[in-house]
Amino acid sequence: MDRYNFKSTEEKWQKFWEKNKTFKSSINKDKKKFYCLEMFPYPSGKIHMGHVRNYTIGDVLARFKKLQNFNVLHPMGWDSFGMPAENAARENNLDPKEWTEKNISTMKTQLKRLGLSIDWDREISTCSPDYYKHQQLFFLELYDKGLVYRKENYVNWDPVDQTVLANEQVIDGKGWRSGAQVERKKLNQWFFNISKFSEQLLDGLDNLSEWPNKVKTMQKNWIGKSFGCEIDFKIEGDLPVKNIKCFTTRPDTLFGFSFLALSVDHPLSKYFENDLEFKKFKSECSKTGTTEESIAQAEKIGFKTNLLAINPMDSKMKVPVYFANFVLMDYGFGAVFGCPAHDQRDFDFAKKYQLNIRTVVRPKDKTDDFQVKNQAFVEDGLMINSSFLDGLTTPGEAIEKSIDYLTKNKLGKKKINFRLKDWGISRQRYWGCPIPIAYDKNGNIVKVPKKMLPIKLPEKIELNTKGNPLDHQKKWKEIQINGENCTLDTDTLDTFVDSSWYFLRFCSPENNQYGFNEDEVKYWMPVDQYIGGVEHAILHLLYSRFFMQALSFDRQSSIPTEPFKGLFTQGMVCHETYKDENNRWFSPDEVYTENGKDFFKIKDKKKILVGPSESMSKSKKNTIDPEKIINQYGADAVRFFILSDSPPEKDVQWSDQGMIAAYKFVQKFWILHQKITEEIKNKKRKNENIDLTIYTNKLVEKFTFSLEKFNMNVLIAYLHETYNFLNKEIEKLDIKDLKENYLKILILIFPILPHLASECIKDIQKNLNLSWPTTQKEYLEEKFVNIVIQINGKKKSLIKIEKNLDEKMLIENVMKDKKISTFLEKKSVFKHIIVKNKLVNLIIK
RNA sequence: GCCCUCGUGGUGAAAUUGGUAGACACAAAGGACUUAAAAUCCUUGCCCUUUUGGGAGUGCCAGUUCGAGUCUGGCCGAGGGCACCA
Repeated sequence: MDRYNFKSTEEKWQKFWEKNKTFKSSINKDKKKFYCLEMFPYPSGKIHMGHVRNYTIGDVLARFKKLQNFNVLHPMGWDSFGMPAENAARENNLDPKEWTEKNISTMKTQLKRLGLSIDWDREISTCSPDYYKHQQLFFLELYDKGLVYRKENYVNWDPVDQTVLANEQVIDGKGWRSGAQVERKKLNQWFFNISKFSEQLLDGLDNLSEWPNKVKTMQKNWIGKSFGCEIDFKIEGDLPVKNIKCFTTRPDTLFGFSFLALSVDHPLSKYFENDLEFKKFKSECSKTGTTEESIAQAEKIGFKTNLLAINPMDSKMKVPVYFANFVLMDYGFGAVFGCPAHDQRDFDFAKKYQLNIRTVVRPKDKTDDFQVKNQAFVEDGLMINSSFLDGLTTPGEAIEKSIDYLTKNKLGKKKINFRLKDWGISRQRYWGCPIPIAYDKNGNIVKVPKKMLPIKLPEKIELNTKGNPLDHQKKWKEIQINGENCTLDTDTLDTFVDSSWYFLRFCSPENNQYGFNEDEVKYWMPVDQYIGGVEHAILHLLYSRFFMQALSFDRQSSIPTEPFKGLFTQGMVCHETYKDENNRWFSPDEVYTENGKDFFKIKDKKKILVGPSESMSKSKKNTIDPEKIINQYGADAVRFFILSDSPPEKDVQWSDQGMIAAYKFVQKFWILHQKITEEIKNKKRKNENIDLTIYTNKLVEKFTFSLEKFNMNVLIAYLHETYNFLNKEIEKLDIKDLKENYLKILILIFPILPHLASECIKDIQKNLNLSWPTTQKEYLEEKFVNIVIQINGKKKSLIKIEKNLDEKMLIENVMKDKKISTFLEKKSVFKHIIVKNKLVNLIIK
C-alpha cells in the first residue's frame, strides 16, 4: 500500500487545473449562473487562518454549485490601498507600491496552494490605475448626479505631526505616533450623500431574506429611523435670534420643558465667539475627540446663555437656553428640548444646574399627584399637568395629539429623522485613489475631464514629511484644465470606496471604457453568495448597497440595486494566548506543554500563563501560520480541519490535535481507497451481501441538505461516518454496486478535499466531468424501520419491523416485545399514538 | 439602559425543525497487538445494581402537549451590537 503523498498530488492537480483553465468563467445564458464571492483580502504580507477559513467555505460552495451544473463565477482580487502600506513604507523606507505588489505575489502563491477554484484571469487590484481610473469616473458621475458634495467637517488633528488621524490612531485622546494631545479641527472634505437613500437602504433590508438577521438589525439601528416632530422654538433675548429649530420624538412631554440645549457647533455659537468663558467651555468640549463614544464618556456640562426659549404649548412658560457638550450637531438640528422628568440625561443636567423638574407623565398605577424624584420616569403612562393632553395614554395618543396641535398652530410639524450621516470620503493620505477634482485660482471646483483620467498617484515620493504627502508634490499638483492652471485636490478617497464596487468589476475586469459592462453585470449580478467577516456588517456592506443605489440613480437602464443576494458571516479562528510573568506575549511556537495544562517557554523553561482563547492576532502572537501547516499536512487536510470543529458562523478553536486528526483522515482514506479499487477490480466477487445503494442515497440526501444549510462541520462528520462504514464492511463482506456508489461518495468529498478526491476518481474513471449525484426515492428508505416504543411519552423499547405495517399488525408487534409486555402486566393501555414508521406511544393509567 | 444571539458530557459539537438526546471528532481511563515504543484497533464515560436492568438528565422555575433540547412565559448567566440620538 502506498502512503498518500499530498505534496506531489496537490501540486499535480493544481497544475492540471491551471493548465486546463478549469475555473475560467464566461457568460452562458443556457445555464443558471452562480456568483460566489468572498471578501477580498488586504495584502498585508501573508495569508492568515481567517483567510483560510473564509476562502475554504467559499470554495466548498463554489465547487458544489459547479457540480450542480451552475455557471459559477468565483473571482479573487486585492483591496490594496490603505494605511498599512503607507506605514510600512515609512518605517522601512520602501515604496508602498513595491511593498504591496510583493505581498500580493506572496499571498497569491499561498492562496493557490489551498487549491481554490478561482478564476484568476479576473484578478483585480484596487491600487492599479486600471481599477481606480473607473472609480474616478464614478466619482464624477456621482458628482454630476448631485450625490457628492463638499462641506466642512471635524477631524482628529495631530498638531505635532501636522496630520489627520483615523479614529483608531487616537489612543486615550493622544496621537499614536507623536503622543500629542489630539485636537478637533475643521477641514473641507468630500461627502457621498448616502443619507439621501436612508429610506431605500432601510426598506431594502426587508427583501434580503438570505442575510443573517443579526446584520440586518445592525444596519437598521445604524440607519436609525425615528418618528417625531420638528419644533420651531421662539426665542427672547438680546441677540438677533428669533427662532431655534429642534427635533423631538416626545412632543407629548412639552409641558415638562425646562431648558433648551444647543451643540457648541450650532450656528448660534457665532455670537459667543468673543466670550472668553464660552471659548473655554468650547475647548473643554473639543478635548473629547470626535468619536461618539468619547463624547459619551465625558461629564455632562453646559454653558448658560441669556436667551430664553418659549414653550410652544404655553407662551408664558419661558426656559433658559444652554450650550451643552452632549448635543451633537450631526443629529437633528443640533438642538435638544430638555424635559428632565422623563429623560434620564436631561434629569442629570437639570439636577446639576438646578433647573425646574415638572412631572407630566404618571405610571398607570399611580395617582395624578405622582412626582418624579430621584430618577426620570421614562416608561409608558398617562398624561398629567399638561392641559389638553391630560388623561391621554402616552406615547401613543398624546404624541399624535400634540403634533396635531403644533401643526394647526404652525409651531411645528411631523418629521421623520434618520441617524445615518453622510459618508465622508476624503483622506489626507498618500496611498489611496486620487480625487479627480482640481481648483482654479479662485478656489472654484473644476472637474478633471474624462479624457485626462486616470489621475495617477505619483510614484516613489518622500513619505517622511509632515502633513499630507501629496500636498508636497508641487509638480504633481499643478494641472492645466481647459487652458487654465489649476491645483489638484491632494486628498485621496477612503478605501471603503474601493471595496464598494469591486464585485461589479469582477463581472468585466477587462472593460476599458467604464467600470463594468452592463450586459455582463446584468448576467452575473447580484452576488448569489457573499462570504466574509461580521466585522463588516455595517460599513462595507452598507456602503456597497449605497453604491448600487447611487449608480442606479438617474440611470438610463436598470441594474440591480442590491449587490448581495445572500450573505454569510463566518466566525473567527481562535487560539489560546500565552504570556510570561512580565506580561510579554509568546507565540504557540515558543511554548511547550507535557500535560496540556502547564505551559513553559522552550527557551528557558520558565512558566507561561495561559490566557483565554481569542481571535488570532499578530499583537497577541497567538497565530498559526497557514503556510507552515500546509507544508506539514497539505492543503486538503487544512481545509478539512478548518471546517470540522465548529459551525462556520461560529468561532472555531484552533487545535493541533484536530489538525493531526484531519491529516490522519486523509491518509487513512487513501488506504481505504486502495482497498476499494482492488475490490472493484476483483471480478470474482460472489457474496454481495451489502447493498451500498441505500446507504449512498441517504448520504447524498443528508449531505446535500447540510451543505445547502452551510452546516459544513456536519459534512465532516458524515465523511468520518462514511469512512468508518466502508472500512468496516469492506474487510468483511463483498459489496454490491461498489463502483457506482463509491464514485458518488467521491464526488461528495470533492468540494472539501479536491486534490484527494480527484486522485481517487482518476483511478476509477477517466472522465473528470463530474456532476453532483442525485437520489432516487426508492433507495432512500429501507424495507425495515426502527420503531420507538414509548410508555407515557418515555422511551421504553425499540423494535425493528417491516415498513408501512398496518396499525393492527404494528400494535400486535409492539405488544409482543418482551420489555413492553413485562411492563404492561396488570396495566391496561388507555390509548395509543402512532407516528407512522417512527414511533408508538402507549398511554397507560 | 435598549436591541440581538446563545446556554446540551472533560472539550468542540450533532439532533432532517415537536418524536430514540449526546451522531462525529478531540481529550482521558482501561485493554489488545508489540521485547518495547510509535502506529493501529477495541471498550468505558451521570446515579443505583455483580449482571440483566432501572432512574435522572439539554442553565433554573413554571406552562402547553400523548410526547419539549426544540414551542410559550418568568428568572439566572455568557457573548455581540447600539447609544448622552433629542
